[in-house]
Amino acid sequence: MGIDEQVELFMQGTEYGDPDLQKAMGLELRQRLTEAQREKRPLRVYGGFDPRTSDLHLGHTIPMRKLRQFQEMGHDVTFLVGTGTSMVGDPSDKDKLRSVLSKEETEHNARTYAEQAFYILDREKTHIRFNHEWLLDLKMADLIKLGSAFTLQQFISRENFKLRWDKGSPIFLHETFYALMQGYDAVAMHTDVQVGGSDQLFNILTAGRKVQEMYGQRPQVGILTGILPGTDGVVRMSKSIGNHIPILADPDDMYGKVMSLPDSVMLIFFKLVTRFTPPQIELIEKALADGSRHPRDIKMELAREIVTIFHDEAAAAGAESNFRRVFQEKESPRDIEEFSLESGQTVLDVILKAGLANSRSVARRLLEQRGVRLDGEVIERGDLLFPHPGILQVGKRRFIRVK
RNA sequence: GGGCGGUUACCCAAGUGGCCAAAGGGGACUGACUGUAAAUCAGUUGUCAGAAGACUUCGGAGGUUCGAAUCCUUCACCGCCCA
Repeated sequence: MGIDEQVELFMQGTEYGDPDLQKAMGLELRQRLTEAQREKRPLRVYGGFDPRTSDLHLGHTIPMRKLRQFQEMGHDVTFLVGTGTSMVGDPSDKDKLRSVLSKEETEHNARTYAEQAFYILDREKTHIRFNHEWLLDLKMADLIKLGSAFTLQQFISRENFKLRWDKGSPIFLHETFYALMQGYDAVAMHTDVQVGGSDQLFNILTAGRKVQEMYGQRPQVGILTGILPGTDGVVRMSKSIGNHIPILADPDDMYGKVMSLPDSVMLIFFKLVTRFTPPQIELIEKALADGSRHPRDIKMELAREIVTIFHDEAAAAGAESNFRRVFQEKESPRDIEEFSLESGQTVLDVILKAGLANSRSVARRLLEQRGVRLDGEVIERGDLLFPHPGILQVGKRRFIRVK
């Protein structure tokens, strides 16, 4: 792949909040790539990951996808686990102080995190490093040196600190270390390119570059990836909001969740989470714009791709045929959990016992709202004995085979 | 340490003695329409009961009252102001 195509690929889905900055980074990247090619050496690329959670969703995979693209192009990629930085906790995306994690939690998370990262990254080509290796051994003298590169004003004018400053909530001194530490990571690894979410703008571009310069290194190129919206299509994907798609979701669930995305965010998903190249995405974009392809079919292609990434093609095909069965042909899905009917059980009992509703009141409401079907026939009464074995459906997507 | 304000259901928020299982909004759920999209429309959203109704819930505990989310005491937490 030529340099221009590479630049286009690496810049796909990036978000700098400022077109000029984006252009500047694109140019710098181009220059680096050119030099690297001339010198026949790969670029040193890294992405840092905060091991605060071990339950990853699609949003976490965005920078990984970007790293994978660098790997594909033959560059040298390091997956950096923030074992040192997590002692502070990145204040970037929070409006309040983060709690400090215990060492055990951090280690456990780091392991499972890296394991899940290999759904995306090429295990053979990935270096894993832990930044406590160098960060926790820094001397006071180093800290003074690092600190002298920044002013307090720079920090308190940042949105997140400013908010807290204005509200009068505490900003602890050590929180300002975070950016310095991350900057020092770049120095420790002689980084050419750092990949991170667009919320890392300050850490990567302001702090990282400055610190590298201070240590006599050439400032890194920052690749800032866009933010992935959740299944509601509006708010950033997050487990606590509940609009996330876990990467460990089973194929049917993952496929279905992708299909429930609003059309308006399909292209963002193509750009940020799939393996599609910029020219391929352009074709899709065009087909969508001129109406030559049905948006639903494009979304199905997206869902198939995403399931393939985290499972495999067979699983994706299976999920797709199940999806067609259930939602297009209104049949019941192929693999349904079974429930053994016991004598004397009423419809209500079964719904409750099978876990299709949390309380009798809820079950009753579902009945009243005509949301309960047995073999496709609406059941109206819950107090009668369960009529006969068959497939019980509650709402649109909950099925159980009663026998 | 002093003064004031707050704590209501999944979330925000109204309610200041009975008409309060508690307005309104968001979210969620069900149905219609569809492409399990969006938009729209109708409905539901404490528990138990077929229904009438009963029971539990308004930060915790205790009290006043025929009757409390609402009044009093006390404890906890949060916010603002003063020192």
